[in-house]
Amino acid sequence: MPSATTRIRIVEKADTLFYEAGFDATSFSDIAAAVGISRGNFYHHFKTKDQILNAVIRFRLERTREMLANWENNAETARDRILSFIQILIVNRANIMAYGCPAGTLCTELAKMDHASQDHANEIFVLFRGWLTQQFMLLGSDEQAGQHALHVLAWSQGVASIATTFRDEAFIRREVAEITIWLDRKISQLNTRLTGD
Amino acid sequence: MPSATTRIRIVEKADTLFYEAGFDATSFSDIAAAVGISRGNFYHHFKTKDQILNAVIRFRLERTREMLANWENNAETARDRILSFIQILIVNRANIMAYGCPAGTLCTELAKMDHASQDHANEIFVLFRGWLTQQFMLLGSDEQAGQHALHVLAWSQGVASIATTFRDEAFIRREVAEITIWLDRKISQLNTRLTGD
DNA sequence: CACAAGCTAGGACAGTTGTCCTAATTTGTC
DNA sequence: GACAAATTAGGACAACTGTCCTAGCTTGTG
Repeated sequence: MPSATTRIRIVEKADTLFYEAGFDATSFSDIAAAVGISRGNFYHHFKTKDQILNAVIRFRLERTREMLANWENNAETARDRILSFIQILIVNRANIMAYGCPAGTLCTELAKMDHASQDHANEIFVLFRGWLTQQFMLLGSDEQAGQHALHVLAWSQGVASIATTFRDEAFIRREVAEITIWLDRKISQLNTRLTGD
Repeated sequence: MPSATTRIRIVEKADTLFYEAGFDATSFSDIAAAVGISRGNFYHHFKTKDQILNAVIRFRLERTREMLANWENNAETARDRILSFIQILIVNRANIMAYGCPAGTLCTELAKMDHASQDHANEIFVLFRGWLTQQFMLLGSDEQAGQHALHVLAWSQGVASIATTFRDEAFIRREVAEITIWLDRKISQLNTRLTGD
């Protein structure tokens, strides 16, 4: 089925271009050139540009779900799983310093456009948020788990944003180390609360 | 001099539109309609769209300098001055939840475009960074002052980003409270280090 | 009042955009 | 090998973009 292949290749290239150049700044011509097909051929796979956007978001959601599942399998403790999330900042540092966070920059752009797919794009953060909340609950946090999740999410977004502005790799590593310290302090607080009180 | 007035009105309206809709998404027509002048009239005041962008950035830099000067005059301690910076998140919460941080979102957009005015826009962050570094030095921090400045800058960016995604005002207030606690702990650490060691 | 300078409106311009149609080609199935 | 479906290329289309020109208008100064 070669058509499915073309469709997937369109989504993959659009995913990259939307990340590197932004959704609005990426044209059909750009995607067509990247995939190696003609502009007119698009209409057979996607009726509108928004349909491509939604396919890209669905693609990213699926990839995120797989990543979270991998962490569940490969990291023993909830602490290590949370750190797996934070380590993205270092693993993807080159792209982050050049283009920022893929999820954050897309959501920001769609918010400014007041685009219909805003909520769809936000689902990526909803996914991370829920998953992080779950990890903090496993660490013994209950009503504060959701707040800790948002805190970690915001911290990583802030590091990505400033890393893009100043292209400072050392800064990223320092902040990741600080988040690790913060996390371990939170864990020890939760442990003393559980055993001591 | 009515021309200077028109020029200023163009910059002011462009400033708002660039913030609310983004630089690339804002057209000459949009600005002309907002100012109430004809499209063709632009060429007399600005030869290119990039010239408007640079004028807007200069406008924002000037406004930021004034804001920092005001804090110098109105806040007694370095602690209060740093908190003045953080309080922007609450003061501008409505705009931040709708459009994000004006400086951060512009820098991110220009980075994706690989625009020539990237460094110019980044100067807003350079300004904040230098000013915050100065405040931390006044608090007794020396080699770590610059790192603390970047940390606060990143934290505020992260809060703005997540606040935009989830439109969560309570989250903003919680994080501002947490930054205050963090700052006061840093200050007491610096004081015990200075007197105790 | 006269004149020059500054300012303005309107439109021309080539290029690009997303969308959509049609005709030709490739593909899988009988 | 024949036929129908899926896939493709190429181009038409109106709308919009940033840029630029020109002719008329307003303004301040002599």
